[in-house]
Amino acid sequence: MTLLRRTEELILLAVLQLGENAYGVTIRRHLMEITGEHFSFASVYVPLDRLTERGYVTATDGPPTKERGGRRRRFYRVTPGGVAALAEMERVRSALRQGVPKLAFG
Amino acid sequence: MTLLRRTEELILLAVLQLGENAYGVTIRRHLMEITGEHFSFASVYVPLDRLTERGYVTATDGPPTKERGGRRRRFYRVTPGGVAALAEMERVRSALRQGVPKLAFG
DNA sequence: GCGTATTTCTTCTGTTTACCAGAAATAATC
DNA sequence: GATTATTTCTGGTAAACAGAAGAAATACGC
Repeated sequence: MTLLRRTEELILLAVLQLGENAYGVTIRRHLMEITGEHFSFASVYVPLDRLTERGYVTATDGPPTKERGGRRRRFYRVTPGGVAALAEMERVRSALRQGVPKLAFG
Repeated sequence: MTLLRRTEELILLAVLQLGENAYGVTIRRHLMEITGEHFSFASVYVPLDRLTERGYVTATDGPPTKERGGRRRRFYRVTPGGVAALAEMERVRSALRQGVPKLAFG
């Protein structure tokens, strides 16, 4: 199991937090709001495809919405494999903090 | 301040943990031991250069060691800027976990 | 109610940057 | 000169970035 990249990890976290409302546009907006940085469309959709291929998320197309312009949305959910990948990243960071005074991190 | 990439963050943490003994070879070995994954030389030295340019670490050449083959080592230390960058990553992840049941992370 | 404008969401194209693998170079001791 | 520890280099693959284009739905004018 190869380590998650930064963007992959942030996307997984965003999908968890957005719950029922996790699709490309909301994921991207959420990441921009929380990080304060710009994310291009490709920087979200491409990692989402990769996460889907690896089985870290599942993608299901929803029905068209009632709103104007309400095109289908592709909703994402984190799988147990995705959760495990997040946990592995936590384990690594935790191991790298062992014995380092907390002050050193800010 | 642009977000740290995965490798940059892991390297900063490794440098903190290694303390006085943080140079290319030990950083690389440490990361491989803790992650269980392979890191090429370039995957360590290139990010180290980048972190140096950005002022997240300082690099100082040590004296030759007494051992056979004891070439100079380039020692690294994390700067306050580097600590702040680590803290920013923590803030982002923490914000993305707000309201998500801990169980969901593994 | 037909055609067209508008809106939402996703996909695509081209470019830049990061990462990867390992050989080669460097600089020290024996 | 042989050997060893460390760093640098070379070439290739993959990820991230920026934003335009495309697709699929509703709304509006007449």
